[in-house]
Amino acid sequence: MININYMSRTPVYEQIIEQIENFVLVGVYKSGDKLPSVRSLSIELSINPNTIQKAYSELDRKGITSSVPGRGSFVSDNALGILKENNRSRLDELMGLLSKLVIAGVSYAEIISCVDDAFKYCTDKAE
Amino acid sequence: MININYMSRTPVYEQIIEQIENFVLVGVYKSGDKLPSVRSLSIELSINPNTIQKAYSELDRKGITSSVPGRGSFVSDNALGILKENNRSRLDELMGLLSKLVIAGVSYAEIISCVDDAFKYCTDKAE
Amino acid sequence: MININYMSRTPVYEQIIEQIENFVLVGVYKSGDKLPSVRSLSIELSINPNTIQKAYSELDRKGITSSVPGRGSFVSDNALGILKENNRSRLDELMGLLSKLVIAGVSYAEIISCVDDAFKYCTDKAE
Amino acid sequence: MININYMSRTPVYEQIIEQIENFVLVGVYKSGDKLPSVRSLSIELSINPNTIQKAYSELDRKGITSSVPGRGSFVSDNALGILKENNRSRLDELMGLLSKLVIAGVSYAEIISCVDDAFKYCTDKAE
DNA sequence: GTGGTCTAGACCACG
DNA sequence: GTGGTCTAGACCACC
Repeated sequence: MININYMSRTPVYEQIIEQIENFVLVGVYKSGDKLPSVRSLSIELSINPNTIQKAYSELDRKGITSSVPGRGSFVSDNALGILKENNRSRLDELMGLLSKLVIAGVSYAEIISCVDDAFKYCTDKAE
Repeated sequence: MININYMSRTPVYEQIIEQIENFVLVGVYKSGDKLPSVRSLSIELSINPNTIQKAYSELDRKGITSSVPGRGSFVSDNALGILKENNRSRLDELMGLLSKLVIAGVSYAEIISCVDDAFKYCTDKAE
Repeated sequence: MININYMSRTPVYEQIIEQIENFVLVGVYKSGDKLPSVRSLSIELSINPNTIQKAYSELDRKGITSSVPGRGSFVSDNALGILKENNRSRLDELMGLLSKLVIAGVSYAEIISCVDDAFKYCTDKAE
Repeated sequence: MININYMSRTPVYEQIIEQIENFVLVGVYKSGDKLPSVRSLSIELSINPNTIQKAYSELDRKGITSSVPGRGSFVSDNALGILKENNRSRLDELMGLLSKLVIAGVSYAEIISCVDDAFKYCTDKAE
């Protein structure tokens, strides 16, 4: 289910974090669900267990999951809330990117059409 | 004129590249203009000359500038064209970011208002 | 009666030990009293019986209880004495914590008031 | 300067964190100071660089330090404030420990004398 | 079986 | 030289 892009500059463990977070956001993982074990996921992705461990620790730290030694890692109750709040703060990122595009001379119409596409794509997938 | 954010994960030399490219895009630098020398810029920003050199080499490689040993670095004739083309390709990046925001439940209206702000901000600054 | 905090770093079996020891200290369990059976406690807390077993074995080893196979676990005669002696050794722990607080700039008055509170709270509960 | 207790249950990397934090609290490290490099500290303590790295990352995350790749790790401006605030919240920990001691029958006088000792010890060291 | 910690050794981009 | 990431392989306590 998780895809890793080894060419990307974003570290593998962050790619894992992001994709798991997305699974929570779209409802694939719900509060209380158990994540795959460190070892099983490391085998599935043929990635070193330490890398998975790092991703899981970070998710714990963020409050998205809570890991219990000897039991596993579980999605927290307020995971969805945390994520929605965090991602909302990415509007800043959007502003930055938009500024660059505007400077580059991309027209208003083009960007709006892009926004429309994004909404269409995501709502289609949700249906 | 150039601001470096040492806390950012994007390397210093890329920050330099991006800001010089922006200067070209908004017309601060025009075709044929001479960039500050490696040494002077390194002193001004109190940055290692090697880092400036790396930024300038990269700009050369992209075709934005052309450096003449012993003379300096000059903005190419087709610099503006290249940049506009390159930056247009960032629409992919925009799509990626938008998808995340949509998944996070950010509303259409919010995003549109953000786009509007970006256009207002940039056109105001241009006037 | 026993509360387990799965998020805590202290292992479950130690949490069980500590709470049973506290019951002895405050007089809920007296010498000769029978502890709940491994199985019943494991069901009540929905915890693996092995974990309960480990806690009981440790209590035996400390001399707090003595288990008779097939009969159950019973609070030893000198349990209270052992515990009072053991816990007194925690004054070291107190010193360590106090040092940190002092370094962090917590005032003498604040700490004393904290001590007073602890005594009030505990004596109230005992009444 | 840093002492590691390998017998302790608290992980090595946390021991490092705590001792560095203490150095900041007592003024050995001030805002802007450079921490020893990951490698040099790993050699000095004969500990694997990864373990040091983990400690430094955590310090970064807490906002105590900020690490710049290629430059080093530096004590943040507000490090002292963060630490004082954090440690003040350890008063809860103190309450927990005190309760145990009170239950164990340690007298008020004994605890107060312990508090006095802690203050004497720390103020002596500071002079 | 689980998560967590640690070592050893390597590589990378950056300065 | 710096911090950061990753792999390989090991060990631990806990369940």
